[in-house]
Amino acid sequence: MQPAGGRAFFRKPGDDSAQGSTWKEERSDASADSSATSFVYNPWKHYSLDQQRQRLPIYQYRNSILYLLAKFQTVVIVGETGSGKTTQIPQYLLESGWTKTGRIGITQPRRVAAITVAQRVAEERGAPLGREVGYVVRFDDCTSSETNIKFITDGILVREMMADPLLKQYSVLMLDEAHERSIATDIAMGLLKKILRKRPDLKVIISSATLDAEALRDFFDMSHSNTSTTITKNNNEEPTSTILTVEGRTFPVDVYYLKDPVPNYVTATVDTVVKIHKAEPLGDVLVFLTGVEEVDHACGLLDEHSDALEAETHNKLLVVPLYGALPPGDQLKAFEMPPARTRKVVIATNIAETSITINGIVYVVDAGFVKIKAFNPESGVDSLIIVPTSKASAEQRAGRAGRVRSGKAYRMYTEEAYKELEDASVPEMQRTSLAPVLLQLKALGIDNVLRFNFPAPPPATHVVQGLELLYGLGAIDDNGKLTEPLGLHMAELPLSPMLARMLLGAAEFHCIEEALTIAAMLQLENVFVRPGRGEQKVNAERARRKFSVLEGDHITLLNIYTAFVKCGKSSQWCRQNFLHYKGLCRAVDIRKQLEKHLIRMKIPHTNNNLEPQMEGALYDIDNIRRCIVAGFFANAAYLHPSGTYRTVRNDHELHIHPASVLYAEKPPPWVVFNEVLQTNQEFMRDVTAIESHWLYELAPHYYQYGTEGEVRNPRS
DNA sequence: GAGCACTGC
Repeated sequence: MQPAGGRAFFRKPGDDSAQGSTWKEERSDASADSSATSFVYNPWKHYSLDQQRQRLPIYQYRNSILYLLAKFQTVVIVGETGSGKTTQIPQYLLESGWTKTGRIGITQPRRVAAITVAQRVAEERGAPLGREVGYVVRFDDCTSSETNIKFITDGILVREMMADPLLKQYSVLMLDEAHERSIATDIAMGLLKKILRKRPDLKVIISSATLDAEALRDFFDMSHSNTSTTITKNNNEEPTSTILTVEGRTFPVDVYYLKDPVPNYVTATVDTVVKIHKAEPLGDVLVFLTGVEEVDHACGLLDEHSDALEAETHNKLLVVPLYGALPPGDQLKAFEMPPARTRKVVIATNIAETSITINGIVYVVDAGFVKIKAFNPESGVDSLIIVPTSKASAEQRAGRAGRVRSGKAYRMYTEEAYKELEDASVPEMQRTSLAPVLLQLKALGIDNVLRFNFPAPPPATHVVQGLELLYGLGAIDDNGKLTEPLGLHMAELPLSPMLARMLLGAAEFHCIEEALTIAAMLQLENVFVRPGRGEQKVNAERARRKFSVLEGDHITLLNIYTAFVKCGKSSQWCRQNFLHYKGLCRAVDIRKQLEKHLIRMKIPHTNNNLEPQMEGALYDIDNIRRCIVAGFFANAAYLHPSGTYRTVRNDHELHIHPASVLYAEKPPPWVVFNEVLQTNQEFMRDVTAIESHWLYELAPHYYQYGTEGEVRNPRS
């Protein structure tokens, strides 16, 4: 963790004055930081931008990077936090002439990171954003023909590969944060490997963490061609990829383990925070737990202790929860500087590991677990499961304590347990539904997906399940080829395959406008504002019921959207009705984007402007529900005499999610659902009541009429 | 009676 060479430069905060006062100063200093890799802490702000650039640890590697990139086609750069690699490397490349033959592209897994880093680099170059330095994220293209340094999300890169399979606009591509192994990064790496063979002039920089650097170098090394296909390029023995390790600018973090395992990591973290508050000098604490329930529980326990602790230590304890579902205003509390003689304790989910950086953290308490999504290809069900973190994750969490001064990390497990942890987390590619990935690969011309060179090959069962679903939806034919135009159009829409199928079939049911709205609304996580307790909770529930209809959640979402448009997209109206204003605005954006796609695809577009109306009186609801079934027929369930639901496909037991409008109603005999999420039980989320005969009318290839007048799956 | 985190020409 500790930088060796860089430390001579390094002035610790507080070296030249009293600890207390400088310490506050530096926190406010870094308040602009909002991403993992941008500037966390800048003690050099009184220097010119050029001087600041030269003081970054990466600067001493400038020539090595340029040399290695001339000699190798792929360079894996292992850079620690705060090295400055994300902002500096693109500029080194620009300064040494790499933009004469093409752009420099840098991918980020998150949009905020792409935007904020582009802003910083533009500032360093003294140019307005969108000219020499620009960015592209979904819904937001801030580039021009002059743009030489282009920051994009990795999802955009994959989309760009569809339009331009050889990525001719770029001379150098840098995949930043590749160790996070997002689906899009993995697809991009698999495709880049192919592109590199055809474009010997293209250079690739992979920025990653220590643990998987060698695997990635070997993945991109073409000297020992490990595939059966003949490779004409580079048949000599020289490796084409290499690793460069770059030190970062972080402070040492002392790591403490438990002597013995504990039965309950939530109470153990609470006890540890109490001990820190009693024994350690002031400095904020960041606690990592797995979910909302645990965070709230821990906050409650600490609040119980806080009065006694204040009496004992004369320092206050300020406990702040932090998780994604928290309203933005509440999230901000985690970033606020605590008042004097107060220790802030932020109790967070995994959101604080990479997505959000909180300044001023000195102590980290790591429960050692994380909640992840895992996909079961047999049932097609996603589950949320709690698993131990990886070593890489544990290091990342501990590192959060060493950004302003040397810190301490307390792990709620033994050192032996640490040694047992996996090196890195399972890449997303190996634990999610593959249908969307396979559809994209097919659209990119990769027909034999089983032989595609994934950096982390997914299990074969997942591939088979994904192909079956795509076939059922009509996106691929008997030979596994993408159908035209349906399959191609499905791949081009930024929607899940089932939702894309629903939208593309909407013309048949004369409900394109409504299908667009439903597809857009399903992209939002939180439509309803849900106050925790008290009178407001009752009011929120009452407000929600105004929009609810017996047909289910899809039509309810449609009602909300049309009412939102009818009231003039008023934020006040949203507050009165306990709806997320920003979310609904986002739905408007997404809907526009989807509509543009349909127009481009020349999907017959009914221009009868939908008159927004409550109660859905103007819609032909049955046609809309048929349209939903045409996309979601594979997600059908019936009410079993036991009172629970069973999937039509394989009698898998399911429940209506409590957040569904159908939860409190008389359960309809037949439903389709958007997705299943397993927590304590398997819950259908976003449910719509249907007529059983629609299934065999609309998906005869998938269902047939059974002898007892029931729909049966031909396979069962 | 329930909600890890991201993202898309």
